[in-house]
Amino acid sequence: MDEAFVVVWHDVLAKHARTMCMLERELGDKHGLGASEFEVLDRLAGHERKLRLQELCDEVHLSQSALSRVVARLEKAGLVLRGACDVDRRGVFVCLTDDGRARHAAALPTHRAVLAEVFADAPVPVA
Amino acid sequence: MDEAFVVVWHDVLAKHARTMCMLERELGDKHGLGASEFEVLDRLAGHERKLRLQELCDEVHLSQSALSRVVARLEKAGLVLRGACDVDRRGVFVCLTDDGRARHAAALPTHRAVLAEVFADAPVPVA
DNA sequence: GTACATTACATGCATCCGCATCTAATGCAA
DNA sequence: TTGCATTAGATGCGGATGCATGTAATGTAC
Repeated sequence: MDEAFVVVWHDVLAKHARTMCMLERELGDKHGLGASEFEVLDRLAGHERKLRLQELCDEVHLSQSALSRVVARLEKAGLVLRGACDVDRRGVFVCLTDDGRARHAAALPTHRAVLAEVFADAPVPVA
Repeated sequence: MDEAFVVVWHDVLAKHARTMCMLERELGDKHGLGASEFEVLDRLAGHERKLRLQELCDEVHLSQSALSRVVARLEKAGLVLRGACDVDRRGVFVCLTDDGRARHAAALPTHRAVLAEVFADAPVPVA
């Protein structure tokens, strides 16, 4: 049915806009992080080992160029470190600094609180 | 449960990114429209009467300034008309031109096809 | 080895966005 | 009426994004 997709899409659109807006504001005001920046920190915190930029690219919904810049910002802020890759000198490893890990830990509750607020009454959609 | 929200959010994020990317590309290549532009046309096509800019703002997930510019672009492209509002001279009415209605009609199948592809295997989420 | 295609990441560029602000019109109170 | 707050929409500005491209490293064919 054509219309069903449209309804689902509108719902995704609405939830995305609402959540993004809140995340940007809350994370920005309280922790000086953008939504993309937090997302990258969050993925890095989820893995113990260093990640190649390309691996991050698969997990985060950003273009390769956008990710490159987000990581550059995070590095300038002292939250991540970029390191050369031994086996492939084109590659770049990224890992959290202690500051980065701390900042992520501090921002996590804020992030989760926003999700909880938006999705509290949400019907479980996922596959 | 904390983690459930996160999973839902990741799903929303993924679907949004995927759909947006495809919409932007397909609508752009085939009809010279951005996703925001199509969305505005779509809302206008859904109503018979003229719409106040503010009414559009409630339906579209854009800031007021972004909407103002989208409408400006659409007007420059000859797809909509801006008209003064009699009862409140601050207000602005927007309506589709014939070209705008035609362009929307042409782009609709493309739009729906993208949604169908992305949400084809989606479980019915809505409440 | 040389030459060419490909990959990983960085960067120039144009575009679009949201925030803050501006202008003009309206409403409301004294 | 005057004066002030509010509202509708437009716009300046800074920032983030994606696309196309650049650079350097790698792989492959010969």
